[in-house]
Amino acid sequence: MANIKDVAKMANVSISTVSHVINGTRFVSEEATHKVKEAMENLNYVPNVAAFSLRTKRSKNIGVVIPITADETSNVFFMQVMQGIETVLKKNGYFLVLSNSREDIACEEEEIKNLLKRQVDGLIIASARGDHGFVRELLEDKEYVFVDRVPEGLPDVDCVISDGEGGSYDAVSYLIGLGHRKIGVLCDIIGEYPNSDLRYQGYRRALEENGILFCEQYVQQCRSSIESGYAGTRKIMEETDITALYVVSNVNAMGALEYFREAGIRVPDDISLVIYDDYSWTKIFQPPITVIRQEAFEMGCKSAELLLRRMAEQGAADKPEFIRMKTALIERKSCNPVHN
Amino acid sequence: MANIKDVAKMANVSISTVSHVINGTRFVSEEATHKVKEAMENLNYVPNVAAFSLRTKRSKNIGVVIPITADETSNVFFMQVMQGIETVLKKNGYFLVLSNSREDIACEEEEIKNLLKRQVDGLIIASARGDHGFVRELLEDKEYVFVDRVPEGLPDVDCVISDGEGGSYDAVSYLIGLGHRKIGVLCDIIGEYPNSDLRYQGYRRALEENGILFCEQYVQQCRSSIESGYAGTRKIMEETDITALYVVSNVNAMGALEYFREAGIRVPDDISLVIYDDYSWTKIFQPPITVIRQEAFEMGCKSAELLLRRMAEQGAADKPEFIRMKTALIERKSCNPVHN
DNA sequence: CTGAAAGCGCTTACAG
DNA sequence: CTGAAAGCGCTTACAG
Repeated sequence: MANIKDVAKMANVSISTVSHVINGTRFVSEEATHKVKEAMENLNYVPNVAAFSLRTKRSKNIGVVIPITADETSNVFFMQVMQGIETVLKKNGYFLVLSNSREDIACEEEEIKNLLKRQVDGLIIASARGDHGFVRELLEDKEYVFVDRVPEGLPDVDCVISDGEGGSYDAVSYLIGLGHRKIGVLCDIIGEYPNSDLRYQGYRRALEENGILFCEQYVQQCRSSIESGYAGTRKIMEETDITALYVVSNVNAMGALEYFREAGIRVPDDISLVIYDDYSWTKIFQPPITVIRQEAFEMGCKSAELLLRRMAEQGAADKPEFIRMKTALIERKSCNPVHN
Repeated sequence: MANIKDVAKMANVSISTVSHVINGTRFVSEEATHKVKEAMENLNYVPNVAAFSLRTKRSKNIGVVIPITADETSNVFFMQVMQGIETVLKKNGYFLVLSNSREDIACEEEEIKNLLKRQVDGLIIASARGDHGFVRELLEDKEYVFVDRVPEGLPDVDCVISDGEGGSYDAVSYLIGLGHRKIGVLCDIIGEYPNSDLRYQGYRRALEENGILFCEQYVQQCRSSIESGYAGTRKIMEETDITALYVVSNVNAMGALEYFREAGIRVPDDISLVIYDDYSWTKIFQPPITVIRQEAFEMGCKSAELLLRRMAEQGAADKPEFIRMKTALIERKSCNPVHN
């Protein structure tokens, strides 16, 4: 492998000159530039990143921490986010170093420390549940942005998230527009998952703004699993007379559908259904399901762009940025109008 | 940030000694070891990876190239593979640097070159379609293993794949066991995707070993999309009298189901169905669908383990290894017996 | 417009 | 059992 010295020798210039033509860091005569470029070409020269990194303290690596478990459903989402991240990093000459917190806050801290050892130039974090107080100190002279999830206990940081509140508001408003008044909601345990909470709040706001009385029994809190989605749906169906159900998570929605099938409840004839998140199965389901779609790929792009911008600013940073991305209601065939 | 010199000073030893206690590369007296460890602790010392890498030419980074497009379905699969890879890399102190070829061979070559610049210590590649002749030279003194897909035009390399042929054989044998004799198959264009071809071959072998005549009209080749799965299924249903359908890919299966719904064809009453790949939607579909499951996470683990082993061997490598992982038939409710 | 040289933080023969 | 020193391949003041 040729190094910068070999190039300098072949081009008959100093290594400074070679370095400067590579990095464009000072003027080099056209002639010298040409000779250097030719030499690099001939020698198939590739700059040594380790040396660069040792000298400059920059690694051109960005650490990405995602919180995925074996649960396949969320995987698709984060894969799309990462695709977005990778796309813009590549475009800017950065690499993506991947870590997984497994949805465990202690593990997340560990991973961040490891990434720091690797001297990543910045971090993009989809945070696990739990207090993120440790982050401020740990990353005090590092740029980082959070994606998809606002970290708990860490106000005023850069975030790129979906507008889950607004999306839910849209979903429930849509149902209301169809004439529904008794609308159930399936969400996670309230107070445990910020994203689920946001979506729940959107539900509340839609009711409120439309002058519909909130009814405690219409909300079922269930953990993220097919089974608990099933149980929650069963409960709400047996104990109330809702005409529509809004499910805040894909996994729970699968449980809801399983219950409907077993109980012989037909969508949309017996109940209307809207789901948050547009996975491809919702499209081919019988009936195709009306969903709120979030732009996962775009979120990834935006978070990487924001991070790169922060890194360029070099501490001259202004206020933390909070990017809330619009969601879209994809109308399919899981909702019927209701005549009151 | 403290460096090795600071540690040496505080511990009253030479930097050689510090280095050797860090790496365990030569005997150091208990006393010195203790002092060094204490100093490292006090100074919160973290070895500089760039310096390590510059000196040793090893980066502790493993490049991973996956071939994903916007098509969400395959994303889940590769995410699981990566989870497996990341898990074993982490356990061994390595990091995962992620690249995406976007299913484009030229892009894949580009990505490999970039990863090489980063001086990754090894590569795990899920190859895109196309001739991989370039790999041998490009990676001549690098360890690499292929995962999920056997690279075209590159014999005798380490591979970890699912036994798609065997899985398909199981699927079709299962249908035959149920009494089916007229079994259709939906696969990709034959000759284009090795994995699809393998699955097609399993179909052929199952027929053959059971003395069932192969029938040209029972196979539909369609590109990977819901639409073409739809079209292929329509064709096969309109032109033949099959009683069972085996679909080799998840996306096409979605198209098949869409057609069945629209045409009013009931699964399993009118037709039995088996799908290759177990995504969670197949479980909650009406009816739940019988599938062939492949162990994506495990494949990731195995490929990383193999790579690490190769790297440890240091060229003393024996024959390339070809790991073919068992698949499993998950019986659900999409197949009925047929009485001949 | 360009070069010589210091130094980033390590590992590793070499020497004792 | 341990240390002094070279050197990995760069960037970047400094000097001219």
